[in-house]
Amino acid sequence: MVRPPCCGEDEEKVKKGPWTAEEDAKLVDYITNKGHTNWKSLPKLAGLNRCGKSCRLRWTNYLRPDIKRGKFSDEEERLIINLHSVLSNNSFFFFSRHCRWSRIATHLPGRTDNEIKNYYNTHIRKKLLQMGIDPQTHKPRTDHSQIINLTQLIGAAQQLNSMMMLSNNSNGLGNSNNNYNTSVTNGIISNGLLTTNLHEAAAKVQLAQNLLHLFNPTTATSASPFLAQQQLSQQFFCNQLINTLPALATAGGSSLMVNNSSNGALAMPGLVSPEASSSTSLVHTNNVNGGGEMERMKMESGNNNNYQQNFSDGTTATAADVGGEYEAWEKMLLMDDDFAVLGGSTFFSSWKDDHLVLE
DNA sequence: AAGTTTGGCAACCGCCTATCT
DNA sequence: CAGATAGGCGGTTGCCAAACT
Repeated sequence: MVRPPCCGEDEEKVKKGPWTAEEDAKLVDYITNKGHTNWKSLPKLAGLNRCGKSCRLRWTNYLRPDIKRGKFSDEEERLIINLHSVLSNNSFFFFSRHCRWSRIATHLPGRTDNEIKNYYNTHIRKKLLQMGIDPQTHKPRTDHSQIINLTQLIGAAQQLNSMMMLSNNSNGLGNSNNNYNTSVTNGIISNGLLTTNLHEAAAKVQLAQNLLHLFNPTTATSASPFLAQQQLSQQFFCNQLINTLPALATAGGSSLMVNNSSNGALAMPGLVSPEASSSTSLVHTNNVNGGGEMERMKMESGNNNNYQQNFSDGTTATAADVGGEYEAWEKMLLMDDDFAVLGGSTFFSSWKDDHLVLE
């Protein structure tokens, strides 16, 4: 014998649409006293002319007593952005078509996946677009036509200008794509800090375009077996970029870089030459508290197909295929509570109005 | 002041998967 | 083991209020 359908044959009679205060009270009263072991039978037992599914949604998204309502804090917002960049369907960590709002919600007590999803799609998405960041991929937008006004161009240039501070930290852009490296480096050195001077802004637009080109996945050189690694580094770098730029802009701050040890050069992730790399590690240094360099993680390629991650707690994770590789990275990110992706104390950026600032 | 557009969000829809019979 | 459902999830819709013309 199989279970009867949820509310199939009664669907015509079941009420839909907004819940009334009376219905809410009935649902809360019933669940408070009896719990909710079976959503299908619950509406009838609670005296509600609703589908069980509708009751469950109303409870989990609105009536649950532990729900936190009201405006999202800056910290919550930053966390959502970080988590979305790691857990979204466009992340290299996942191949699912889904974005996993529910997993993001597990990191924000009192917030529901539905609420976070709505907030991201209405507020955060807008802010990222204004900054020239693609809200889906979290990479700088490469569609120049979408950066439509000077304010946006300046914003993009400001961000990309900060990127150069990272490359300066890493002793230049490293090993490959030297044509781009030279022109971009010169541009940034001469541009210095952002001003609202229009002439300077125009130069920054050119700078922005150069860097956008650099970070356009379609122009990045790649060849197996390091393609996945390169893409992963690029993605990871861009994720971090959004949150680390303000910190990087201050002396003694943190930095995140990719070390291509085959030639001793430190390289920006998108520029790691697949041909030249035999061992590439992602190194996070933290000098905020005078603690000196601290290696947070290391990604090694022992051979062309097998990867190993060494975690800060001494454990390792290996993956024999690319999918497993991403899962291992996800594990690393989610386990490491100190790491900035999950709101650790290393980075201090937050949203103010429509831009990121130092705190 | 009235009509229109836009933004925010609760709720629904349909798909997926774990679980049950 | 196969078939079917309940519950869970993400994407989308549509209502309502605020903002704009």
